[in-house]
Formats: sequence, structure tokens, C-alpha cells
Amino acid sequence: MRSTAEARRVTVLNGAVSAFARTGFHATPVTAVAAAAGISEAYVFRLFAGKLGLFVAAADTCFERIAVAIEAGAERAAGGSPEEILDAMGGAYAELIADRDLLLFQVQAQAVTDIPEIADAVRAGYRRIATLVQDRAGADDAQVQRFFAYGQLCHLIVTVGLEQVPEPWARALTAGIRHP
Amino acid sequence: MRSTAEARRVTVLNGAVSAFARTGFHATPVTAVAAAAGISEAYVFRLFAGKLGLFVAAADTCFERIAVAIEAGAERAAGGSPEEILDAMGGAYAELIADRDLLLFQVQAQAVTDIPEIADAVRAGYRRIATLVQDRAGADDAQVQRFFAYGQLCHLIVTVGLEQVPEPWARALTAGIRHP
DNA sequence: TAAGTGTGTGAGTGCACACTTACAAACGAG
DNA sequence: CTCGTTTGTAAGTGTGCACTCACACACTTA
Repeated sequence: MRSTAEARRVTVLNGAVSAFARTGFHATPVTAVAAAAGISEAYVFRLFAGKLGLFVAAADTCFERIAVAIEAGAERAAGGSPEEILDAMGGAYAELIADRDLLLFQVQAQAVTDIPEIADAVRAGYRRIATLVQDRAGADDAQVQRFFAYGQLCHLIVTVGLEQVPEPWARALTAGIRHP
Repeated sequence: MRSTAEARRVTVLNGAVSAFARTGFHATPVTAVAAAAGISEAYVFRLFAGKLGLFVAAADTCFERIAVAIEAGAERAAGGSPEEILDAMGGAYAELIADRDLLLFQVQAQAVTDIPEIADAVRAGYRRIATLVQDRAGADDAQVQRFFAYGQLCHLIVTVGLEQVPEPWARALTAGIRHP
């Protein structure tokens, strides 16, 4: 008995987030995430309910990590104005997604929301983050909306690689966005 | 000779945008777009350079349609302030994507930007739209950035189906967004 | 030490799908 | 009425991949 199943599951999920982030749900074979976790494909299927169950579980950990990071950011600005707390949250998020995996996974998950189980997971994830931002920052609707709008813009910037484009339109879109 | 190849190509591209919008690049077989266009799979492969060539061509027509719509919107507010022109552009865009195909296709394309040819097509598309907005509205960088940030938020709202969610966090995110 | 339980895999199976090829029919030109 | 060209397809081919199953090893307990 080398490891407990529960420990294996978290290893697999870390690999899964990375693998799915790069190539998406349909284009990443579960052999790829098995290889990333250093175990056999067959065992992945024993640990999770099919490829879909694996992806949904990966989505859950993805949003979990984001929520934790944002909460920590809010902690650092505790007692400040809503604007200051939102700023701290944005900074924490920018730091978190420096390695791109969590950001790209969200984009991939958004693209396969035609699968109901995935749509549910994504909705639950955004519910958690949005209520967190709303409650902990004490921000009004417009501020929360702006927070997410620029977050989504950040996703576009990274997926399309706009920070590498020197042209003026790209500079306009990336101006002032932290760390993409 | 029932039809010219060129006429067939546009028929196929219309079907392709629809089909790819729903299930994405990897999950939609070219038999699906062939069926949508009412021709055989084999002929699609004669009309386009593989599935990838088909997707890239579909991306081009997608951004083409968006550019045309936005330009028409700008025309309706010609002579107004940048803010007014941007507003007209946003309205035209909201109207365009009422059927969701063009919006969902953009999300799907963004998710497969790990394929260089697709990344190039998407970048070219956004270059076209961004320069169009910048030039025709005479807007400054911050205004252009805001325009795209809320556009991306609109994509999130539609893919996740937030307009169907009655909870307060969802209302905050969808407040004032036109027609998603 | 025998039986039971949890961890792990190799070797398949079956199917979906990208792409090809060989062939046929419609049309235009001379 | 041929002959070349363009439009169109039916019927493959090969491969990649989700998922399964029989089996083996590790460890515990009685």
C-alpha cells in the first residue's frame, strides 16, 4: 500500500488542472493526466467517476484555490474601504494566476458548459467567488460587476497573448492590468 | 453542377459557426457541420483544408460579421461623443449576439488558442474590432478597455446562464448588461 | 498463515472520427 | 456528341481514446 486513495486523488487533481488547462476537456486524454500524476490510466478511472467526474472535481479544486487566495487578499486589507479591499483581492488573484493554469482552466471550463454537470460546477464556483467578493469587500453591485468584468478581460489578454502584442490596440486593452 | 464551390463555402461556414459554437472545436465532428450544410463530409474536406482550416475560416467570418455590425452601430451615432458612439456600438453588438452563436463561437475559439493557427485568427479578429472601436468612436484607451471588459463579462453571463439565476450575486453581475 | 481489504496495473475492447480514394453525375466548350 | 472540368458522394482506412477486466502486490487482522 503505497499511498491512500485520498492522497492520490489530490495528486491526480493537481495534474488534472494543469493538463485540462492546456488542452481543454475534449482534447486531453486521461492518459495525460495519469502520466502527470505518475499513475496508470486505469487507476484514475477507479479514483474518479469517468473523465467527466474527474473534470468536475478539478473544477471544484480550481475554484477552491481561487476562493482561498481571494480571501487571503481580503484579509490583508481588512478594515479598509471596499475599493481598497477589492484592490487587494485583485492583487491576490493576479498573483495566483501567474502560472496561468487556474486562469486557463476557467476558460476551458467555460467552453464546455454545454455539459450540464460542468455548467453546474462552474456556476457553483462563480457563486462562491462572487458572494465572497460581495460580502468580504462590502462592495456594491456596480463594484462587484466591474471586478469580474476586468477579471474576464484578463482572461482574454492571457489566452490571446495580448501582452506580447506591441500594437496600440493591444496596449489599450492591457493597460494597468496586473501581471497577466 | 448544382452550385458553385464558392456559394457552398459560405453555406458550410454558416453551419460551421453554429456547430462549433455549440460544442467547440474538438467535440464537433465535421460530419455535424456537413449535415448542417446539407452536404457530404467528404465534400467539406474538399472545400476546406482539413478541420482546422474550416475552423479558422469560420473564425474569420465570425469576426467579420461582428465588425460589420459594430460599424453599422457606429454609423447610427455618427457625430456623437465617444461615449455615445461606444454605447451605440455596444447596442449593435448586443443585438447581433442575441442568437448566441457568434458569442459562443468566440468563447470556443478562445479555448483552443493553444493551436497557433487559431490563436492567429483570434488575434487578428480582436485587432480588427479593437482598432475599429478605437478609430470610429475616437475613444481613449480606458474607454476601449472598459468596452471590451464588459463585453467579456457578457460572454461569462451567457455561457454560465447567469440571467437564469435569481440569486443576488448573479443579479449584481448581470445588472444593466444588454440583452444576453 | 490464511483470509480479507485496499492499492495498483497490463492488456485488451469497441467506437468515434479525421481524412482519403475511387467513382459518378452535371455542366460547358468546341 | 464527345471531352474536360467542376461538383458531389459512398465506402473505406487508420488511429486515438474512453472505459473495463482480470490479475497482482501490499498490508492488516485473527
